Amino acid sequence: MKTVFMVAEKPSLAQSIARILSRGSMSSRKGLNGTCSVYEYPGTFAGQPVRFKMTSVCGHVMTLDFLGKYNKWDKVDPAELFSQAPTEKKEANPKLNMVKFLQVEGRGSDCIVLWLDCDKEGENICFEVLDAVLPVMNQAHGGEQTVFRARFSSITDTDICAAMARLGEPDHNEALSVDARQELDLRIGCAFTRFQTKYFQGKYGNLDSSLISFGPCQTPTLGFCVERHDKIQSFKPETYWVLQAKVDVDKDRSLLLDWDRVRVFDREIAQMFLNMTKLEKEAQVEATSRKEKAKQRPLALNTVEMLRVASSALGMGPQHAMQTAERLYTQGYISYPRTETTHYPESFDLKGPLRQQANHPYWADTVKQLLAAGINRPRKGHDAGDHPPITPMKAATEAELGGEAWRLYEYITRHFIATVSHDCKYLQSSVSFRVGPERFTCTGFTEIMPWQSVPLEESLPTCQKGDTLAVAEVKLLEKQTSPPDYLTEAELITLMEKHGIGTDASIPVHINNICQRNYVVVESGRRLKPTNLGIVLVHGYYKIDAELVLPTIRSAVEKQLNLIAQGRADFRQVLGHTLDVFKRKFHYFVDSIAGMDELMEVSFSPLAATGKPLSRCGKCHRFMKYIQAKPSRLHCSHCDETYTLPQNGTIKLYKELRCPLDDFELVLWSSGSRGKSYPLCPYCSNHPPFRDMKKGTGCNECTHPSCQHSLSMLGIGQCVECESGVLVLDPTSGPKWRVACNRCNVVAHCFENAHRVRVSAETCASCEAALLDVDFNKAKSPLPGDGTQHTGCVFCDPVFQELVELKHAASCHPMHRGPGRRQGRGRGRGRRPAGKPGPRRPKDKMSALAAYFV
DNA sequence: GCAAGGTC
Repeated sequence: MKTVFMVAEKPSLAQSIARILSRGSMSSRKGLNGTCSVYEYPGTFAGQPVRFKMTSVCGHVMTLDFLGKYNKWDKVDPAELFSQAPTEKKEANPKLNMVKFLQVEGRGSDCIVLWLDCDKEGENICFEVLDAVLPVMNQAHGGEQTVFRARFSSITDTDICAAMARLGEPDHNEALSVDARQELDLRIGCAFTRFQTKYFQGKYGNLDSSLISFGPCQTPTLGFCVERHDKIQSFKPETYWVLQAKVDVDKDRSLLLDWDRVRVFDREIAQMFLNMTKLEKEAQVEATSRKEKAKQRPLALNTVEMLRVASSALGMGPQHAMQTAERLYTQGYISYPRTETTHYPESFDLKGPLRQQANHPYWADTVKQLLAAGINRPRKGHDAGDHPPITPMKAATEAELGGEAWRLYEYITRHFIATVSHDCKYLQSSVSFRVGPERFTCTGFTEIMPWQSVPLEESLPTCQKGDTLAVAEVKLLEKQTSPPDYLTEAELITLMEKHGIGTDASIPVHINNICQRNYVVVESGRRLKPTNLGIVLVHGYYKIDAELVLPTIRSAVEKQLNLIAQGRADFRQVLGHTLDVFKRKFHYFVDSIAGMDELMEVSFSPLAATGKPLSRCGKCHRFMKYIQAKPSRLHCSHCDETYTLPQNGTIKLYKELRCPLDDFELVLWSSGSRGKSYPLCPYCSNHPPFRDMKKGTGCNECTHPSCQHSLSMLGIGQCVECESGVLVLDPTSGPKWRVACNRCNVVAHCFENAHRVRVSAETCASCEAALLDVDFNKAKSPLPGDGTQHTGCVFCDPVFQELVELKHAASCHPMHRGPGRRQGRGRGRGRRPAGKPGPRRPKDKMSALAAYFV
């Protein structure tokens, strides 16, 4: 029997589609990556009985990147990234092993049906899947079609079955347009980001951002925030005047009237109006009106609207809201949360989800009433053909979801109930008055359907045309126009959506990016206030090449890409041309960078003027300055050299000890008082002295054979948790001595009351770990009798075993696993796990010295 | 250490 292999874009869709096509009778099992499932069922295809095998990928299978050596920032001129630097497709998520998975499942199938989302990205993923699967499929005989594309506009029985009935072919042009987009974004984004980052970080010491990134989406996003900032800055308040009349309704109630002219900006004219009215004793009712108005029920909920409300009403950032929504989805509380669609398909069962809510403590009454009286069909919205609007799928309580998730769920559910409710109708009544020659109005609302709420104002007096009310007071109010406030996240989302910047799934990422890069900060009310850095960057782009920050940068490129998708332009030509344009922009930007520098200088200090003297340079023996702002580093202004330091920790001078290789004073990096710490040579860390040392490492990874701070001298044995790490004695941790892994986060506490701990040259006979030589305090020695000195293996010695506490690794260490599992991995000092040969470690002193002089 | 786009 032939096999038809089918692939969807995500696990949830594979399941839904398989369930629909097999009418619920399919077998299911997990795939080898543990994330994607495989569904199998018998059926007919092209008139033949076949076996269907449905599974999915997880979004893109591949991602575009530069070849390895072009990822070395100091070795490649960013200008080369526009054309010379070759790119390659890498697996997007190596952990998922997607190519292997597709090949295992697709091997030997006769046909493939591609059920990827029906947008350009989906079309591109079609070809990623084909690249993996075609080579392992059975060869077609006689040139029959074996590759099919299913096109569906919603995940409903009718639509999926219709798509299956009229399969087409994947669209190569659409896929190519995405290839072009990927390459443009990569080359342009990385070139500008690397140049800016290196240039400004090499000049200023207090930018406080570890990366000065640029991107066709994130930069215009920042642009919107700075544009609003500029409006606020250039705002000049204007004085205006308002005439306010107060009339008496009865003896203890009066009413404020709104002036029909609203306000005037000329003081004398305002005064004139006051003069004309202030002596009037009566206000005549000129007209009354009552109009029925309606506040429409909301459109069904899509992602961006959910993010807007989450930010503005719930105070939840888009990134966080999205994560929360995803959790609600995977737990079955809501439908798929990434959708552009605001329209329910005709066949969508609205009553089912509503019935789920019929006993909810908060809204049971409303829901029951709706179910009894009949629901109102939701308004006609936009159908993007992706997923139905976000809908609550089962009832939940606050206790079961917990704070944040509950608030989002509550909103989604209330929104859903509203979409199938009736519009909110109310009466607007207004009374127009005349005071002298001037007209005033008073407006109020009356509810018609009390269960729906519109803020009600004080009820109006009942009066009719010709009535008069006594004027209590007419006065002039002097007011000032006020500047706009900073952009709210919700407003920013709207702007991005309007200009086509980002997608429903990526909008939160771009906003998060500009926060993380310290271009904007989130203020109260979730308003985004640009930082000095953000402002200077945007102003700099404006000065040099405004197109770099204008929102049109994205849409202009996308227009070109659409030509590829439509088959009206050649992929190579569009790519080449657009890259050429941006390459020119890049060179112009580099040549004009002085223009941005002028702005930078106003807000930021040069490297040489930043930081505090900390440790001495090994070359000139002058003090280098420690720059704490991100990225933290040491700068020697005499040699004009910068040495980057490990981030996310504190740096102190290490007893003025020096590195024997370069004479630089060592510093001590520490992650916190009870955490990890290790000494580090600023020079070695940036220019590793040995072949097997990586950049950015400390003395705990240094293979110097005799330096007292090195791995060779302080290493004890292989890490109990990670593959490649070695446990190293922390020489500064006394009196609460610790050993820590030089790769992962394992920290083991030992010997609370020892005044000296040394790593012995001898090793343990049974596990090869280095022995520790410990001098305990006389008064608090845990040793039997009066003994204060003991040498032994931390893993095997019965005395030490009692004293060593292996933090978050206790159950992993062979010692604690019980018998029979100790073979295979020696724990000797610096020993590598079998099958994973690292750089070979020197065995004896002579070979160690040989390594030393490479 | 970069981009933006999928999705987990």
